[in-house]
Amino acid sequence: MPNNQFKKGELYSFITGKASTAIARRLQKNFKDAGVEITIEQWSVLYHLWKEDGLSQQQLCDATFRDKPSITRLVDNLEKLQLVKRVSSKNDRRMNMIYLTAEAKDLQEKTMELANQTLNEALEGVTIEEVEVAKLVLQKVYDNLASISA
Amino acid sequence: MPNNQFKKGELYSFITGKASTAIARRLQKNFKDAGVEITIEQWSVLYHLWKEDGLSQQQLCDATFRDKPSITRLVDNLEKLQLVKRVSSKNDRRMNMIYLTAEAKDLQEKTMELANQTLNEALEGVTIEEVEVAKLVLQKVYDNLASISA
DNA sequence: GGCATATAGTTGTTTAGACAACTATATAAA
DNA sequence: TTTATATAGTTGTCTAAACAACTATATGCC
Repeated sequence: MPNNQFKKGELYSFITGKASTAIARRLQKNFKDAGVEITIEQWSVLYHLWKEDGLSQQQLCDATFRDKPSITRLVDNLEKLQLVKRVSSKNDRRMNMIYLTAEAKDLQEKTMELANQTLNEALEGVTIEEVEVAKLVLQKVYDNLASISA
Repeated sequence: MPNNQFKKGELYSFITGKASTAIARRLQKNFKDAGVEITIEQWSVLYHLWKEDGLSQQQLCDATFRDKPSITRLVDNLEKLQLVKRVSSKNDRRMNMIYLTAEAKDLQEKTMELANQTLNEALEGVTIEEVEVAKLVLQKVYDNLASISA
């Protein structure tokens, strides 16, 4: 039984995602102002490598919800910036394992601090309870649409 | 006083906006399956012209939260598809007024129906109250970041 | 071993976003 | 009226997303 109770057209902002765009744009600006010369998309890849170094490109696809060509090109650009390097797996030569450089490791603390500052700024005047509900809704939306059968 | 209560790193999904990406991707697929050959971005421009035809490009910038080059190119592509046409304003020759073609008007009902179906699918299992909170949070996020002074 | 198939990654093309630099028209000030 | 300034829109460049088509390696089956 679908949620027919939602009125037509009123949920435009859910589709266009202007809030997440605004956060991304602000974080990009905060990076730039702090002299961090990477894109938000590149940062989102580094984010997962900081949690676990040496992921394959496929694992990065799954973690970042991107397709393989997108990750290929993001890794290309991160490699150009000397922030990661590809290492061909010895067990399975189809795979590239992606490792952080020392330079990338140095970026972690600074950029995570900027990300949290940006989120605090974005969520000013919003209660923890409201944030929890919003996170839940966004997660359910994602789960509803990520399922293959639907 | 910023919301220092939010834990580091836990709000990654707010930044990367995977929910809105998932909705946009699903809506794009639903358009394609239904034989509607426009992008979500093009649709978001048409959406505002359906509400009020004959907007200027600057008005479309404000309505869709895009910058001027983005709207120039979206209008370029919509014009190629013969869905809109630029009409130079007689009062102010700097301005292009953007008008829907008959073909674009025919798309309204079908695509709005698809958009609402997609949203119902995305929001299945979410209550109206939760959606209201989520909308409020996303709106506040946008407002917090859209202000010029910040 | 040899063949079909699945998996990992790459490349090409189109569309779009962000930013800087630019042109053209309009408005306001001197 | 000339000059400065603001506004509307365009163009160039880089990065990225989506999709299709491709190569290379691995795996499973005969």
